Amino acid sequence: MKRKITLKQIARELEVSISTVSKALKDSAEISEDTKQKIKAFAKLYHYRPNNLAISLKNRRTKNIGVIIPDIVHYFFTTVFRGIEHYSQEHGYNIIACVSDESLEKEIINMEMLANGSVDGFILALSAETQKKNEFDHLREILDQGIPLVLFDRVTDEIECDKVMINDQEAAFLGVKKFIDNGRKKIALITTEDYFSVSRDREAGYRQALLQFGLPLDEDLILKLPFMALDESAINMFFSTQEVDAVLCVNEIFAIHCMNLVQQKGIKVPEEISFIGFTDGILSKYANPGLTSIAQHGFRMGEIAAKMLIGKIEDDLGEEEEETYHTEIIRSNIIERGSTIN
Amino acid sequence: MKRKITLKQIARELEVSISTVSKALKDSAEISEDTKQKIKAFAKLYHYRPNNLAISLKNRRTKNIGVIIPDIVHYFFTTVFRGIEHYSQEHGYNIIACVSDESLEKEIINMEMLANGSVDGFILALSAETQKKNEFDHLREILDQGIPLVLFDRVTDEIECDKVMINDQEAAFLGVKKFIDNGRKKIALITTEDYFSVSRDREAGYRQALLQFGLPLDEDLILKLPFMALDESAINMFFSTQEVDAVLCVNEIFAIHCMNLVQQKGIKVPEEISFIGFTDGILSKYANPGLTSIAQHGFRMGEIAAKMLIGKIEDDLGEEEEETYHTEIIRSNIIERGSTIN
DNA sequence: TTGTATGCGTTATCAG
DNA sequence: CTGATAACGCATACAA
Repeated sequence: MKRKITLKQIARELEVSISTVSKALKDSAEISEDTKQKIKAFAKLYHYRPNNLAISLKNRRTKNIGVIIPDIVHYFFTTVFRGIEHYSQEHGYNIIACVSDESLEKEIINMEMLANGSVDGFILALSAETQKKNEFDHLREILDQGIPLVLFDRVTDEIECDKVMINDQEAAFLGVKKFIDNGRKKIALITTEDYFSVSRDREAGYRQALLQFGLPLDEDLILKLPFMALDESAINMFFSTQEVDAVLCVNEIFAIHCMNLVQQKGIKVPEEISFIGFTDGILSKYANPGLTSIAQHGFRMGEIAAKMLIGKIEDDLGEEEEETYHTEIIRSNIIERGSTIN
Repeated sequence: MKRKITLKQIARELEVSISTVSKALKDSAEISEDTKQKIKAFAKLYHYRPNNLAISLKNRRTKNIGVIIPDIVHYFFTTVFRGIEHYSQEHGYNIIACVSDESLEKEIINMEMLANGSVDGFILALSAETQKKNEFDHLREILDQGIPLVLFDRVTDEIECDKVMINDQEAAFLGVKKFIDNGRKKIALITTEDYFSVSRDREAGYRQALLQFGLPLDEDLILKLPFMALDESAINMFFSTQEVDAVLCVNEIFAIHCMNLVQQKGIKVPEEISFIGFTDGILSKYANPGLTSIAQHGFRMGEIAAKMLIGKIEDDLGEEEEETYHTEIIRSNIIERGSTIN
């Protein structure tokens, strides 16, 4: 077990100074070809690699990005993560990944842990609890410290920073429009409780579409399910009492679950009831019938988030210009499958 | 935008030395209550937090763990990741997450990137290419440098280090046994090409079960699919030419995909053909019918991997005892769903 | 009880 | 062309 070799050791072995070694390895013009060759050869032999920590300390830049997501098991977040990782990788940044588990406290702990020099910036989707409690002091604090932050998907208007998301309202609107175009009249919305920004926006799109196309708005056709635990009896109850011919769900799990329950009742999908879900994930693809889905293009979202963040990080090095924040809207589109009629 | 405050600044403001501040903040007995109070109050006011980098540099410990997985979109890896994250979090370690994308080169790049001081140890599942090419020099190298490594799921005998996995052979054996107990006679195996350790073991279990229960071994009943791109025509061809009444698949995707294709042909599952898959993931749960699955308990696997690694890391601080490596076998079990008959 | 000096591994500045 | 020195932020052995 050989410890990693350092400049100092090389210097001692070769009987030169540390700075000579340092410069030689950077191929500085100050050093003679001779010594450069000698030093480089030696360094290569011993697999010299500069210590990242020391460099980070010196540069005050870690080349690490903190990514905090509510849950890594959800396909959408995973996909965004992939996008972030991909872009960052290519630009020499590593990802420190944390899971907030939908908890405000864990979100805070993770941020504080990383904010003390471990990362150059954050990419984050708000946890459920954070959105519910509307508490953003931890975000303000890191912003105050001059650490860049990019919010994606689950965002808030209360914080000024870069953001990436889809146009949830429009996406929901288009989903409902598709139902209407297919002649559906009794269109239900199955969503979470209100505190999610995305759910609010999607509900707004749903309402807007009904309004615009002259369909009556029946509040009983909106089912709000608890977010964490799937409530089967509520779903069964809903479909027993309400007469619906189309259902827009704010996520894939809700959609697949409802579709399964409805089919178990012997109702035909898509003939009797059509389904559209958000998040074009693996479940949508392999469902039976396939679930028509609103693709959120998570990978792109991740790439863009990373790009925005790295841009900010590297800009901060330059002149201290006025901070300006952007909100990128990713275009979403509908992936048609068997759960709706073409 | 206020930069983070440092010991030095506190010392200057309070007109004491840096070490006094350092000690006071650690509540050292050397410092008088008075000055301690004063310094602590000041530090609190300015939200002093020690810089992680500096501490890491000093201690030669980062409290970071490098996790390299082939693909984060796969449910199993994600679940293991969750387990690692969970355990590490609780023990004060952060996760630097990298995706090798099934590529040896990316695996190497990622490891080298992190091995230079960014992490205290690695947890890794071998990429497809790494297994295919049987190249492990990069692993030997980091082991040589005294950096602990834990391999999970996709492991190799060629490297001596800690490992966590399930007993794939036994699990496959039990899957086939279940089919046989249900009276199935023509049991197929759908697997990947040979270079995956897990696939080899699962195939061994399959063969062992047939042998042991006196069923003929028909090589034509073993279908090897390319790993990356799903080959539908090969699957269709297989089910047209072979007469089977049960199928064991080495992963969830294969199983779901085959089940769908078979059902599209009008074949009834589980009446005519039963299915069992590996990886009890989200697809298995929401499939129609539900897919009977061999649970690999990824979360536990992750926790154990993290535990082993952190154990090694923190032991290394103690006496330089003989290195001893362990292989933990996680118990797997079958989750029964609609794709097999009870 | 407080402070000085040294080191963790680098890099940059400046002197020789 | 080469080397000494300081600095990044912190901790600690040793003086005072």
